[in-house]
Amino acid sequence: MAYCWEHRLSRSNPRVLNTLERAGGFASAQEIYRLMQREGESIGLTTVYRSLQSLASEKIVDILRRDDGEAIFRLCGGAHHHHLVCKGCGDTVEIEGGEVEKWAKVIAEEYGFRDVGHTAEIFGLCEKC
Amino acid sequence: MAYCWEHRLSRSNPRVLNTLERAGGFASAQEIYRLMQREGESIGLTTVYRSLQSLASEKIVDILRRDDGEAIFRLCGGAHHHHLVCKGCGDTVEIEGGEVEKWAKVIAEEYGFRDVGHTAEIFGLCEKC
DNA sequence: AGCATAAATGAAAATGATTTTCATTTTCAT
DNA sequence: ATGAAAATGAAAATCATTTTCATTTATGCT
Ligand SMILES: [Zn+2]
Ligand SMILES: [Zn+2]
Ligand SMILES: [Zn+2]
Ligand SMILES: [Zn+2]
Repeated sequence: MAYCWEHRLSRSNPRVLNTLERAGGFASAQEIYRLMQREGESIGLTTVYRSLQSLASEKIVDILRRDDGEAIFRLCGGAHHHHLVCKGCGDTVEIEGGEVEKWAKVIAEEYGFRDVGHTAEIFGLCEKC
Repeated sequence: MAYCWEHRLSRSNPRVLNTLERAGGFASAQEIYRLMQREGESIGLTTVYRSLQSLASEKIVDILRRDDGEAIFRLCGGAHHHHLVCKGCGDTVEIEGGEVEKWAKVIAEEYGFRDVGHTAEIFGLCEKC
């Protein structure tokens, strides 16, 4: 019987995934790479990129984009949340989506969209700034 | 009396804006540049980028991202609105923020933020894709 | 008109993320 | 142990975007 090459697990995927978890479930490829380097893990940047692609195609992580276009990878299944960011000092608060969740769902349905996701962020100046 | 340097209109902004319109109101900086070149307009790529930045800061165009991270600029109406974007074909629908507007305001207040703005986008696959 | 100043422009270089190449190593059924 | 197929990673290639910097252009003033 033929061996199923497709489903062999890579050695790096779990390590990359684990690092992404420790990073708070939200990081760019470069950040994950630097983090692993700092902690003495031996891995190449190329492999980090490939692992993340692979994890994304398996729907284990989501791909979002920073404002500057850099890809950030988010662990799926982790609690979905949004951010309140200070334009001055960069301080970030994780917040609940609340009515945003419903809003996105209803609108998407209304227009017949499927496989739907959303982003929502609030930005302003915090009390200190 | 001092002349107001700030409000002098640039010579290229209108040309870039016009090209974006002719391109269907949806194009990347590189595409706009190539289009202008092809039509014999004399302009530098740098200036195209700068004009688009300027138009974006004046809220005349929106900045979205292709899946590969490339920035695409989209002509938009004056009123504040959000977008429902198809990941497949790029089709975009302008939508109302609805409860998002309240949500952003309430949360920002709750955390003492001022000078507040927000972004919210829904993405998925349209019926055709 | 002629000068001074500040903004606009664009070519070329720099940046930085992501992808591609390719030679080497690892995995694992037989 | 063998060999096919996948995984790895260093270095090079890509490619959008930004930065630099020297030049040009647009005004205001005299
Ligand atoms: Zn702050
Ligand atoms: Zn949400
Ligand atoms: Zn579509
Ligand atoms: Zn809104």
